[in-house]
Amino acid sequence: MNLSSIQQEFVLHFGEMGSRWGINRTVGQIYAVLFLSDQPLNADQIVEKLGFSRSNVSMGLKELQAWSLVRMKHLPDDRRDYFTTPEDLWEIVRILVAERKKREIDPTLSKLRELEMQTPDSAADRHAHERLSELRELIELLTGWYDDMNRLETERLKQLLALGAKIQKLAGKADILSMVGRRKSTDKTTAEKGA
Amino acid sequence: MNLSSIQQEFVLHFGEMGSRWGINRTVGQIYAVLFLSDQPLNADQIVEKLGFSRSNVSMGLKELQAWSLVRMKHLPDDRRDYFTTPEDLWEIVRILVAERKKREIDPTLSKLRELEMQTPDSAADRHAHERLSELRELIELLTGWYDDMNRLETERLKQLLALGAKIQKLAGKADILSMVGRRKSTDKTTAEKGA
DNA sequence: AAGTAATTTCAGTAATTCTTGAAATCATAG
DNA sequence: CTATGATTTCAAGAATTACTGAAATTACTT
Repeated sequence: MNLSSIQQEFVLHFGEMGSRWGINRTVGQIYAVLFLSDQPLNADQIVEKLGFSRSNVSMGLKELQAWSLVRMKHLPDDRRDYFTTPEDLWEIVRILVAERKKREIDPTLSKLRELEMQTPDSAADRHAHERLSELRELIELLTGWYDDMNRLETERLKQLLALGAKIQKLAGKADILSMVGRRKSTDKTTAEKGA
Repeated sequence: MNLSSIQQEFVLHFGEMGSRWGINRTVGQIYAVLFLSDQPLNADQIVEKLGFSRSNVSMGLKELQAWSLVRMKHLPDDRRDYFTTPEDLWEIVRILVAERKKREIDPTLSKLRELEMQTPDSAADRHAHERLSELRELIELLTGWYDDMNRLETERLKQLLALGAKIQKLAGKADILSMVGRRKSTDKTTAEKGA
């Protein structure tokens, strides 16, 4: 039970890519194997395919589970744990975005809000305060938009994305943007600008 | 010339966050210092603020320049290099997204297209082939949308984002989605589904 | 063209992260 | 309750990545 050359190549590439952002190479490869597989795999099968130590695979799977990127299954008459990635790629995207937001954006947002409480006492600090505030606003706009999009069902989301800039032309033509007004979660920040 | 406590805290946080995805802690801290500063800084000033070695700062700045996240300036009667981050936060976002796309998405897209050329010869391979193909389509949809959005001027982009899901309601009400049709770059993939 | 200031490179060291095999834990079956 | 199979933990070693000071390079200035 070995990897075909197509699979091998993707697995290697994915491991390489994974290591460009936080995830380590072997975890990336484990994920890639599961992503391509037409059936759930247990840890020993992954060991066989990738040649890592059993404990390394175990830790990798644990990390993938912590990211909710992999789910555990059980086969009848077999007490080993089997793993798969979601069939639906959009679900994978949703999970990925949600997890990264949770780990990378949310803590920063809290920190920014916390720092904004403090009163700046020098010119330099006033400038820093202003930048932090702008950054917070920007992140809030983006995450607010994300929350909205995340609520849509996949088909609708796909339609909107496929529409791309056309939505803009559309909105421009009918001046719909100004007719509809701003989204509620940003009202407090845009209200004073006379929206 | 030392950091105030607000600045200190943000710098530390940012370094920490930076290390969650690919960037190392010191590079993150250097960036944070420049981001907050009300004036361009030279390498020695950064050394003074952060206490890293001169060479470490030099390497960090080099990396930030490779990412186009920092730009070099020169002050009159001073031959040292000074560095700043763009004033406009939206420009920073654009740069970040563009660079990450270039490094993380584009190579994967090429690889996927290349692998899709190969003909699968087993059942498992056929399944793998199918998954790669789905993944490519999804990435193409997302990057196509990104290209569109990236072309918009910042004010328009902000409006669209602020609108959030309202655009959806709007589109739903008037059934504008079906009136307008799909974006051209995805036409080949959606055409056969009878759109 | 020699001198000086600024920056970068580089090789060694320090620190961190990864990987492993062995031991421990957990779970199920007899 | 014991035995067996499966998984996880852990501590040590391996590998990678980060950091530094010294030396080299580059770019001005006189």
